[in-house]
Amino acid sequence: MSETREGTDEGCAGEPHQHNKIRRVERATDGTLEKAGRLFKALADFERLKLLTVLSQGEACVSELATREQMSTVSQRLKVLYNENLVTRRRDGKHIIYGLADHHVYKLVENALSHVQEPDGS
Amino acid sequence: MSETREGTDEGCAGEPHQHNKIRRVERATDGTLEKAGRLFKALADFERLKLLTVLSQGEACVSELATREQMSTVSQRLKVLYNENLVTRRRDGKHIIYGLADHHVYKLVENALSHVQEPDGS
DNA sequence: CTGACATTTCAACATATGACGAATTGTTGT
DNA sequence: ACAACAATTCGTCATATGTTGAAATGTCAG
Repeated sequence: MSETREGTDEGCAGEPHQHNKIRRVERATDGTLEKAGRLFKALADFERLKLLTVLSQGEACVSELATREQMSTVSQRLKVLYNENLVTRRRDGKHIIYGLADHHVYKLVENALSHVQEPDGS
Repeated sequence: MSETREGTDEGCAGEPHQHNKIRRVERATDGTLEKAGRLFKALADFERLKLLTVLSQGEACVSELATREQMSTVSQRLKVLYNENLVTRRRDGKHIIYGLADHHVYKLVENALSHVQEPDGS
């Protein structure tokens, strides 16, 4: 043992190296990370993702989505998205019309689609 | 009944309106959406998200992360991230050193954090 | 090869999540 | 107020996911 370190798991990388290509995420609080986790959880479903891509082409009401996408649980799925501020909601007569909330949502989905479409990454 | 429609759920919005502010997501195949769903699922966890933010500041090995973040299940969490190509892995002696995979990952996390930090959206 | 350490895998369990049909709320037209 | 339709909520169930400790794999030093 030429170098006696006190712990058993300190012989790794020591000070972490700095990437030169990847900027670091600004120090996020635990609360923020938890919210982000819930956001990703709302996005982590094929059907909900499909609803978002449909809504990115224009607003639609619940029954219209149910008919067009052959989906029986549209209301519950939209509720999940609404709770995370991913979609907006407004009433029009008997119908409730949903739409994408903002650009963040669009960007988020777009980024994810880019990532999975590039097999190797950049 | 002035207008007899054949269906019962066609009286909604008819042709969906076009947003002028939000570009539409390019027609994604079901397979792509499913992959994106798995990607979001891997991101949908506070601890995994935390590991990503830590890795965005530089590479680190498993035991280092376990010690610094007081996390006992680092290996399994990193495996989930690795399976979705969110992190890279390389061996260095006894240690295995992980790092962020690419810019997409950084952008994805950054976008999510922006979204949850703005209460009202754009 | 043997011992010590780093990491991963495995199996069992608790918990969270999604799906479905029935009941409920809200809106319009008469 | 009543009937008809749109959407949400509720209760139950099956399935998926995360957690834990122990066993297994891989690597280095002597």
